[in-house]
Amino acid sequence: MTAPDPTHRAQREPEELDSRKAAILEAIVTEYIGTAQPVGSSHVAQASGVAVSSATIRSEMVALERDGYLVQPHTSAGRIPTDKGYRFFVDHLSTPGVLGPAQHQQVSTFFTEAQGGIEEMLERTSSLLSDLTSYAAVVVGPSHEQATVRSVQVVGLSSIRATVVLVLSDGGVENRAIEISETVTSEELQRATQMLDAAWNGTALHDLAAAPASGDPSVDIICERAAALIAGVGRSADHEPLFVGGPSRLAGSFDAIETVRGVLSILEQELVVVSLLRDVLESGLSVAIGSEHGFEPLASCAVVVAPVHLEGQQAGAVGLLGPTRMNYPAAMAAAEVVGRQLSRHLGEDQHRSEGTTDAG
Amino acid sequence: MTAPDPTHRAQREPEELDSRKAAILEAIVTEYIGTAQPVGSSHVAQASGVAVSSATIRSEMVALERDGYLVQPHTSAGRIPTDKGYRFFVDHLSTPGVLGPAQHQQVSTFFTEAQGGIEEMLERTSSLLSDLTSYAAVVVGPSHEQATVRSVQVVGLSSIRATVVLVLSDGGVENRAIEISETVTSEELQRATQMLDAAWNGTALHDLAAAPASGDPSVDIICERAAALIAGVGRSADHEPLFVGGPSRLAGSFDAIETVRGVLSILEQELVVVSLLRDVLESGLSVAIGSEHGFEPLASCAVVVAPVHLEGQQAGAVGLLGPTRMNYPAAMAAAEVVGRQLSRHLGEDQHRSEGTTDAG
DNA sequence: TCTGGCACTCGGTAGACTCGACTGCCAGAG
DNA sequence: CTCTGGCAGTCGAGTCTACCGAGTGCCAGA
Repeated sequence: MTAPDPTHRAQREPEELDSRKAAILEAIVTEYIGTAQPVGSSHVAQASGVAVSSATIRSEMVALERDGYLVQPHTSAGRIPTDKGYRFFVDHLSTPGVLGPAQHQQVSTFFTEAQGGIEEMLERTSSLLSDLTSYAAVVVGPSHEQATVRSVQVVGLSSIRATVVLVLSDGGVENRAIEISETVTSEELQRATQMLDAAWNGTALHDLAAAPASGDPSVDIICERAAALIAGVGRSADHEPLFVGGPSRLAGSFDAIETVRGVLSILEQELVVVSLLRDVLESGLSVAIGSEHGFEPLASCAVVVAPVHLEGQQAGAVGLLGPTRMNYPAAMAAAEVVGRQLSRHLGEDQHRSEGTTDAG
Repeated sequence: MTAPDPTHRAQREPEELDSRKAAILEAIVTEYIGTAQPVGSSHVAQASGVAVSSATIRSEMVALERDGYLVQPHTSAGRIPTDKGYRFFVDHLSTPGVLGPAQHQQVSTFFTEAQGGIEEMLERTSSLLSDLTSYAAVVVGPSHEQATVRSVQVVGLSSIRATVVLVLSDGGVENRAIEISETVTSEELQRATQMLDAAWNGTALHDLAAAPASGDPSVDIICERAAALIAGVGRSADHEPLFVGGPSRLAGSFDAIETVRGVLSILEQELVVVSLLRDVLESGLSVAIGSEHGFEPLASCAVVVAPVHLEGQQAGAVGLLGPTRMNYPAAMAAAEVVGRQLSRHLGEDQHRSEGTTDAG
């Protein structure tokens, strides 16, 4: 959509194909995405785009195969695209995808009606993205890496239990349950709250110092307990919030059950997924096809990513995970729109961009 | 001829099987759970337990099939247990499962080292349970249905954004982001906090009244915004926290990919899973096999459930989801131990039970 | 340079056949 | 009356063969 910035472009200079080869490749990719069957020369001849005979197409296909854009599963079969073929398709050919009006409406409704805590929001965004595309979706929220503490509060639950709540500058909320062996009064809790707030407010999560000492042992023990647990928050600060939407769609994307199992188990490993998305984004791509991301277990998958910006900085990502023969235009359009809307939603006070309408 | 006892009491009443039939059934179930292959009479004869010829076992198997404990996939195949067969196995035969020492250690370590917020805790418990058993696990945390508000706080994030944090009596924390069109001062936020806290502290979530009015319009608008969003918390109070661990294990449990897909998509529907677990527990069972739970899409699954207690009341559940030919003893042992330990962990101040060691 | 034609390849399907793991039944022994 | 060994019968699974057809590579001619 009018996207003037070609962020999804392969780094290495793509060898240009003459326009007929390109058209043939496009027809093959499109057909194969739709049918999952190797496509033969006569299908391409019938399909729109090129008006030459199947024999001519065959010879072009030989060339495309020699150059690595296509492969033949076996001698007497049609061709299927390689990762390189998909890459060329994505970079040069696909007419930019658009969301259907119903989908566009769905996204708008979602974000106007959205409410709730940030986690719930991200969770439901992942479902939205999955529903839009019928692929599995992932949403990575802003990490608390750079967040500072805005508020500390110790709330008593029972005579010997309490909860420490940290509100962070990015809107995140972290809480930990602590236990105190001796009974504490609400005054002591309040005093501990003040102590901790004074000590920590404005501090980055990483830099949370040890517990402050007041002199009152009852207060100090609360602070101490709180500090001990909250230290874990700092460590888990790079544990970014990850939400997976519609994993069941994976079962429809692959026919080998082992593949499904493998991909599902990847999705269970937060760290792997998060760094995968980061790597893809950092390499300037919005699509990683097959083995491009260098992560072997996902070699039969493609990943479509769009960044989430917060206050001008990249603060997360939305992604789609599907088979390499996924519908790239649709997936890219959906990811881009949802990523942009999510950015806007998370940081409403951010300066408006030049703001064309989404995905025309 | 083979029916010696014509006591056709209530069908519910488990018709006792004579001990030889029971032993045969047990052997068949055990074998089938291990191999997933229909088991024939000669296998049973070789297996321990009964010392009779295969011919005798055959005739017993005919009786067991007539009574609905077994079925034959086809004429020239061995038998596989029916749901009823599994049920009898679970109720009468299986020796109570035990966790291996390594697993027991794993559980202990997990709960002694556990820390973090309640949600994170539940999440990781679901992974633990899945790791222990190699089945998909679900953990339902305490709902906020009966929780009351212990603390309300409005924390400013930027000049026009703030977060409302509710701490609940059960240790849960809810937060919502609000926006205020006009700039507000920290004094106003503080005042709003006081107003809301005064109005809501001690109130059950359901009963959160409208926003209190102070007279200061800047404060009131904050309260109003907060109240509007927090109303959603009350509605979502029955939206209990659900965590699914190890969904990828499902792919190994079934061979039909369509089954995997179906079960996975069930797991994405929180409400369905939660009420399924609740129903099973309410009917006094710890295992629901096949169609026993009356939920058609999971007809090929078995569900093993153990309750989580908090302050003497049931406050959640842990569960395992696998094929009907799952390893019931192991699954039940794991669910029970984890459920009990989780109960203990969540409510440490609860009066100690008579306290034998876990699952001998 | 493109096209139609032709021989060739090879996966997938269908039918025939065998193999073997079962069963049910029965007559005879304990 | 119960149990057992034996035996005929059933039927899924695997193998082999033949065949079909989609699709290719190649070539001569326009």
